[in-house]
Amino acid sequence: MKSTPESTADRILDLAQNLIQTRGYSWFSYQDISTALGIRKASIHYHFASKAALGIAVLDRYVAHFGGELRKIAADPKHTARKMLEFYFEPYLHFARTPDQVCLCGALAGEMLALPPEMREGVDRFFRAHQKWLADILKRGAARGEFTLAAPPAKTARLFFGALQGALLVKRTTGDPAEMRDVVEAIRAQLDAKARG
Amino acid sequence: MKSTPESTADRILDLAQNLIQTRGYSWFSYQDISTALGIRKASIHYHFASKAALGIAVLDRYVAHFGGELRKIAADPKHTARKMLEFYFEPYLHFARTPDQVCLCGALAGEMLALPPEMREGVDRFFRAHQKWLADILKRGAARGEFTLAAPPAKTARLFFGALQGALLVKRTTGDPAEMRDVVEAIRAQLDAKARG
DNA sequence: GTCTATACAAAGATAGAC
DNA sequence: GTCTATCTTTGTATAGAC
Repeated sequence: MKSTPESTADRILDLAQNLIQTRGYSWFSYQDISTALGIRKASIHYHFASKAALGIAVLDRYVAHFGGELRKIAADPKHTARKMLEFYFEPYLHFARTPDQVCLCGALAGEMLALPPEMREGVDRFFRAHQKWLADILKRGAARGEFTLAAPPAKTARLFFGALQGALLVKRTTGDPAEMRDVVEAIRAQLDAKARG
Repeated sequence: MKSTPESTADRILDLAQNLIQTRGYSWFSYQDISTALGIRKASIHYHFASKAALGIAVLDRYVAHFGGELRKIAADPKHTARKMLEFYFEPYLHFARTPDQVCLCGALAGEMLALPPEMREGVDRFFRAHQKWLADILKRGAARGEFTLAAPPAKTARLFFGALQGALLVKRTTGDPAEMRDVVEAIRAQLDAKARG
């Protein structure tokens, strides 16, 4: 696919993203990147004037990428709401299979007070966008009779989104790969539970 | 109640805990405590030889405190399972009313790789204990006909625990105090949903 | 674009006086 | 128990040569 050799700037971005997802923003340094890429710290400053600039660039790319994915999934008329949800689960299940990696914004949320303002806003937008997307899908699925919702779509979306992000946090600690699988299965079960009242 | 004047060591512990819950372990320094308490950095080292020792002391106290609370709640035969759950929600709702505070272990989980081994183990034990406690309560409530579970107790416990921890993470970012309230309401609704299949 | 060299601040920690 | 003074390391960042 992408056979274009990556520029140094891109390699820095990739590495920085990975480091943030595994260690956190405040816990990676130019030195880490310098070592991994075999160039000097000063050279990184040539591409990204400050750590804040680098962080913002990583976050913007991530937010744009997932924003596009969500739009694509929701726009495809072939998909059932359930299928869309399954697409949504995928990155979470992927992260859950790695020992330390979490969602970039989940990692950043844990250190909000240490982030430059632009990054805080980016994380905030990401969270709101995902909760809204989930709420829309749940509403759609309920309207089609695919799902049974025990609570209004917006609240259920918050429950599920929190659970997915929370599961990443927990699995990083306990190291149990079943954590995320169980959460996803529990979500499916909640939605399949038929007829209440 | 507790009119005993706090020792310096206790005041350091209290302050350190609060700082970890609002900023994170790697983001508080002896200098912060020094300034707040009006003593020098070196004096803190007299009470806690290292930052790791201080962190471990804070965590042990926290884990012991909540461990005791959970045991007390679960042991009281007067309580319904639903009432026990409501007790469990309380600290989360409390944290959610503050702008930046989260569960101590939730904060620490976000920076596992930066923690001394003893702290990692403490967080791990905390998470496992809470998930097990929740699973027990859910099982008990289901057996008594108080709850309807769409998934097995252990998986449902992971869903709910993740959602509560995740909601703290999200509310710290979005600043929306309704985040936790919505999640708690959604959990209640899931459990109240009657008769499936 | 990458390098060497360096500035500057903040952190955790220790020694020893009081 | 608390202080002053100091050490050591690490981090971000800049200047200027190549």
